[in-house]
Amino acid sequence: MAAARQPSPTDARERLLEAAVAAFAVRGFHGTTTRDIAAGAGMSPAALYVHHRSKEELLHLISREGHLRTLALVEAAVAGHDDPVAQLTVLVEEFVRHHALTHTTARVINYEMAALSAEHLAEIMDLRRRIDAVVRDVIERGVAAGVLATPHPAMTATALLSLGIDVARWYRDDAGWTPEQVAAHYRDLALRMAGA
Amino acid sequence: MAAARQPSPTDARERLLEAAVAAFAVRGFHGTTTRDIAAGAGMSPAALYVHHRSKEELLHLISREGHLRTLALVEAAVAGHDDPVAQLTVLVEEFVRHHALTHTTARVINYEMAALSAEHLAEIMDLRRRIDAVVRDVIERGVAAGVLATPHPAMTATALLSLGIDVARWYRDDAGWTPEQVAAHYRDLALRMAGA
DNA sequence: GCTCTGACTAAGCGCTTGCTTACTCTGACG
DNA sequence: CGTCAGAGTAAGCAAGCGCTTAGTCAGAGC
Repeated sequence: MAAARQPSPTDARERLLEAAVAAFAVRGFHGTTTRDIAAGAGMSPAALYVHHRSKEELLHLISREGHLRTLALVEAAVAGHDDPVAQLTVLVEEFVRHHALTHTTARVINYEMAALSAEHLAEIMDLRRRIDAVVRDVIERGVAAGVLATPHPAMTATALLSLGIDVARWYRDDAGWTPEQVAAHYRDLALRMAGA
Repeated sequence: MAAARQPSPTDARERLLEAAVAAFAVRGFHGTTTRDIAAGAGMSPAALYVHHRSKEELLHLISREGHLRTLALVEAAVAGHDDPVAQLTVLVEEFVRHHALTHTTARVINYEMAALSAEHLAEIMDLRRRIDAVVRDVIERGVAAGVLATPHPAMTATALLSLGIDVARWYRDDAGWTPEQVAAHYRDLALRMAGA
């Protein structure tokens, strides 16, 4: 009899997070009011503070969750193969599809970082460095093994990450390209860029 | 005797625009107060309204000026050569160098558009469409002439623009790479991506 | 029935916001 | 000298902000 679930505590907490993502993505952190978020979750302004400490905490939770998910994604791509070319292929395809599919969340994660507190920003920057390191490592191993060729592996890694992240900025659900189409094309572009 | 210029009216107007760019780039439009901008220009809060109608007008002026400059840049790159490969080479190199050099302004231009009024946003979106069209046209002519090869010219054009724009997000003056180095490497990446 | 807990809210507090008002001051012109 | 324009400001207004207070209410445990 698990039908018609009554609104549980975690449900309200999650609804507030979802409303915050939607609002932050459209108006940005500073352009969003706590009243916007509460209204988006169908609650009174004060309800936000029953489940969360502050508006900034919402951004921090969204940002941490999103970055951990991305780190897990790139690590899984590398763990699934031995060959750097195969690793790069899967990594870019998954990274790009993920940014197209979750472009609303990805927009908040990548473009609202400046609104985080100093400590929270430091934590997020550390996760980003770890994501960067995985990508740079794949390229460098590929070049060392002679299966990839680029005169500046670190800058090429930056360009590949940049290309994927920026999908979150321009991608629209109604623009005619599916996440799979973009991911497949970007995968081919990435292989050319890295000299596979 | 045109030395030691006294602060002219346009000087104050320009100083306010520069202070607005600096503040918007760091804290975003909604995170910046009119008091921040005035203080950055060394004036009282009310002085902003002697020279400008509103905070949004500052963003509009910054955005229009920046987009016109970028449009002129891509059009000049195309006008300077006949061959699509040469056009693309120059276009990407100049586009990327410009975004690295003026990354502070470019950040405001590309990431604060949502704060524009509906009419101003429409004007800016039109300029962006014209910039996009120039890049897409170069790729399509290159593919038609058989000097470029990519299975999806429009998406490749999007990727090239995306790569250049995103430089404004990650580029730092103190990060060890000069605008020229990034521009040269990205030019080579672009030629690979477009199948030159 | 009584009590306790925890989700939720109406009201509102103190502060900051974008912008305005009413004014001063400086320099140009006759 | 007197006047006038325009750059600039001190003070402040109305509205909106993040967040708190003091309370209601439904359900669980006894």
